[in-house]
Amino acid sequence: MNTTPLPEDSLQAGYDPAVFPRPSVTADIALFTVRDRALQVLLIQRKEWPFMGQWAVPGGFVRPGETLEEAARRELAEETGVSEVLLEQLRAFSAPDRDPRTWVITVAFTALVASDTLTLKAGTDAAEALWYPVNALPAPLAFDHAAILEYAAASLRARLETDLQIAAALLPKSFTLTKMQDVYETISSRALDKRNFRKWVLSTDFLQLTGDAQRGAHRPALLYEFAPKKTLSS
Amino acid sequence: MNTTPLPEDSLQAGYDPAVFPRPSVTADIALFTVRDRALQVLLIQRKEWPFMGQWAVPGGFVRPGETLEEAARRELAEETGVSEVLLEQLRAFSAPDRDPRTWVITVAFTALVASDTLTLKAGTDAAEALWYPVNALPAPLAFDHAAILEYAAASLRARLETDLQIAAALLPKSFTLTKMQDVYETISSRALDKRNFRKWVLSTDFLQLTGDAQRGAHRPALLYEFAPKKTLSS
DNA sequence: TAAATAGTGTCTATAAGACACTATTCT
DNA sequence: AGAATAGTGTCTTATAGACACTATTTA
Repeated sequence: MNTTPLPEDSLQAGYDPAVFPRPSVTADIALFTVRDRALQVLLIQRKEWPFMGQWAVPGGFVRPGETLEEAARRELAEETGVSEVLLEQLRAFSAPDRDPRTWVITVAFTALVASDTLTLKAGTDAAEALWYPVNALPAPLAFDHAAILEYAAASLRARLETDLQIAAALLPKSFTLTKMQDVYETISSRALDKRNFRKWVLSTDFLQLTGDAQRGAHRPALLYEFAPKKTLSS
Repeated sequence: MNTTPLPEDSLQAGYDPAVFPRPSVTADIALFTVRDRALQVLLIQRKEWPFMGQWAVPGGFVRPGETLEEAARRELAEETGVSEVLLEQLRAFSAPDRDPRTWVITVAFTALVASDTLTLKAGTDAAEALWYPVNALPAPLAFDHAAILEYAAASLRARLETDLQIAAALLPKSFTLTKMQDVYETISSRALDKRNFRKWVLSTDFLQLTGDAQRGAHRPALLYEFAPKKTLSS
């Protein structure tokens, strides 16, 4: 790609991309999970300048030939070993001085995983990767990552009420309704009525019984899973 | 800015932005208005390669020292003469081959104006600027602008129901409730009941009477305006 | 049998939707 | 007086929220 020759008449100010300084572009990922009844986010400790030793969100430079989404997935896998996440664009952050190295625009992504489906591994450019509750982040964070996380968390909370996909991504394949209610209570920071919650969630028709149950020192809880998405042709 | 010298120890693969090829970055704007009972979008006819003669959304390259938002506002003013718009980031489009010239990532914006507050002017890189109904766009559009507009229109429709700001941005400073209902009916493509609409909109407490009325060959209509935003400190 | 968690129904209040006529101004 | 648009209220239905006890399993 990018091999199309530029015709003569495109080489004029205002149109030829070659005459414009180009920013570096990164994809940064706010990876959330719900653990220990807290909304937590994955941070890696930088081992390079700038912000060496400080905590940052995983991310890295976009490479030629890949989309931003592909870059985000690749960086997440490289730096944390996490894959199979729900990944969605959040927005770009473009303050010209947000990176002391050079002009770097970042496109931030929100990623969601179930806390029990992950295997963390420290990658080449992360001394460590750790989960932090969003309400107890280390300070200061590298770059403008505090602002990115604040925006990401607010966006996640706003979408929780309306978008079942979020709970689906934060829960393992099969789960109890109590666990699901936990996710909602944790992210929205308020207690929900058990009967009303179950009434609502079962009325959506997005859940189905797996047939299994989870056992403990008490009455077993029925396990549910999200039903496969309905096809458009009824 | 961007003058910070790179320390020696930052010059290694994986961290030095200088070793990464950089994409060009543009800001493209889907500028909507409601005219003639249709949701319309502003297109400019390209007079340069690539896609010469085809219609495109206004936009252009981000310059060093400015944010994407600033670039979007500047391009919109330069190419169309439109300012004082509600401008919000939509998302980035980054397919590596979306621009035949070179690697160009674009960050798309949604902008909204009231149809009677605008003065169009053709800028240097637009042969013409015209409004087109989103349901009757010229085809083909330049680049991936058809996809951008489809995404932008869907996003606008989805947010209409919940976000009064959208109607506020699409209406002039003072307006009749009939005009406001027009905006809602046009964007959602369905008829609304007049009494229920007025009951709802007045119950939100976002509107206030201006004291004026709009006259015609019939009973005058009371003019409303959006109340200034409430302060946080009651 | 005690401890622990799962699971269940009704009543009330609020919001949303269906529905049709009178009011005012101008020509 | 007729044309044109503005403005108004009630009833019904659906949705959301408050509220407490019984059921099942394990140790």
